[in-house]
Amino acid sequence: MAQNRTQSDHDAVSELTTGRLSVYLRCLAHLESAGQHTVSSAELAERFHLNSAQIRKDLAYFGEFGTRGVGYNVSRLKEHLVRELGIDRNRNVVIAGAGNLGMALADYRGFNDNGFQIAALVDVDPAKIGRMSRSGIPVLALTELPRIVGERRVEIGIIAVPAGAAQDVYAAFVAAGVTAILNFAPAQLRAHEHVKIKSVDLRINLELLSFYLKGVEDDTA
Amino acid sequence: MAQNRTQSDHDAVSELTTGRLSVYLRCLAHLESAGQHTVSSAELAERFHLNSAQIRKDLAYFGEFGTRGVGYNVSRLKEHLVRELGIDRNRNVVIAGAGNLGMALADYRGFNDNGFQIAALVDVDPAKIGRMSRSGIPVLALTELPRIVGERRVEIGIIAVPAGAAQDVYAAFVAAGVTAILNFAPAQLRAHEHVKIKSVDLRINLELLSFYLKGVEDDTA
DNA sequence: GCATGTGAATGGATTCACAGCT
DNA sequence: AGCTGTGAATCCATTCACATGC
Repeated sequence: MAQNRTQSDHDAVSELTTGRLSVYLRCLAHLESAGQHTVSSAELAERFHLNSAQIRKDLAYFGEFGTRGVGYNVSRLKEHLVRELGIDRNRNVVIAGAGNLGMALADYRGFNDNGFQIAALVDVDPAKIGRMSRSGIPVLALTELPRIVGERRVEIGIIAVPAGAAQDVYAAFVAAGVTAILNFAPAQLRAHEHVKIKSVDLRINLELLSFYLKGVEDDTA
Repeated sequence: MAQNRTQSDHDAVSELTTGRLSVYLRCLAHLESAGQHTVSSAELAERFHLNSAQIRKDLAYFGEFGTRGVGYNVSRLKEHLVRELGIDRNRNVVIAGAGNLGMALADYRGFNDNGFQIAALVDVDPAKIGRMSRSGIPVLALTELPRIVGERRVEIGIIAVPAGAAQDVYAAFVAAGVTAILNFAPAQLRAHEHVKIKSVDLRINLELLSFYLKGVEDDTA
């Protein structure tokens, strides 16, 4: 049963699967607000160009939630995914780096909604400290990090500083007690055990598209 | 030989591989500026916590570039990857959506550097049209998209609008002749053939971290 | 009858292990 | 001797196909 699940069981669910769970969740929220009560794996599969068996497998990781011959109850499944993803309660976040990207992320809807809240930005630049983002999130000194993490029970850190500063900021987050980090710096961080790190490299995506374009050019040349 | 490579050969190189090529490239640029002339797959593997055979396989897709018993010539390999990724010439980019995220991306270093240049932002909000980003990139009316794409030979479009507007913006990009798109909207786009689309969902990454945190909580509960 | 849940089969990507070159 | 390049083996994710239950 789902009762005594262990860390390793949790690890057994791959990032690909959890990513899809997030996508399903968004779709379910949409369906719920559209008043649809029931949905089948085939219907979800069509929306996302996925295989229906994959969706059933993804959803079955955490127990049987569908009804054979009928499908899944939209609201029930949605609530279930919310709990399973751990966003049934609020998690506070701090962003390191109050540059263009950090400020934009601080005001980004998806980061201040349904389970997440940006508590503060931190930076080392005195010209930025004391200001606020457009939506009113304060920029504090990096030295305030331990305090804010403790007071606001911050669980997630976002690194939005230049590559050269990323490792130090990472260390500062870990020292302050943050155990999950989203890294936007194009740097390979030496990672600490027991600290989950997920890196997003924005430039790689552009290079991927360039590679595609080059392929088309070569073919038509 | 690499002479008559076809589209399908190109497709045969997976996104995972090209992503790693981008990472190697960054590392090589770093090594080159540090004055290192030669590097082995084992050395690269250690830096990225990868298997050295994988690195050799990745690099061997496009021909033999190493020297047995020695390793890879840093500058030569770097130049080679730059050409292979198609960033040996400039590619122009337009960002749709001059909100927080779009403006931040317009000024983002990695998007205005080494092969990429943001030509303009486009938006429908009259209050935004006519302004400029901090680094001076102009915000034009969405209706100007066909003109700017034609004049500036824009090849890549970035979607940084709310989910509800994403499909329309996508259509506008395609109609204007853009064939590669980077999508930041949390929406499943109905894709056109012959148009490459790569989606980045920022929120999914936070939910992934939340899932990890929940796993730790459950274990220690 | 119909859609879920799941073992078995398939398909891809990673890793191993070694032949081949310098 | 040392490191690349690569077939073979392994591992993991996806898909198939069907038994199971409403």
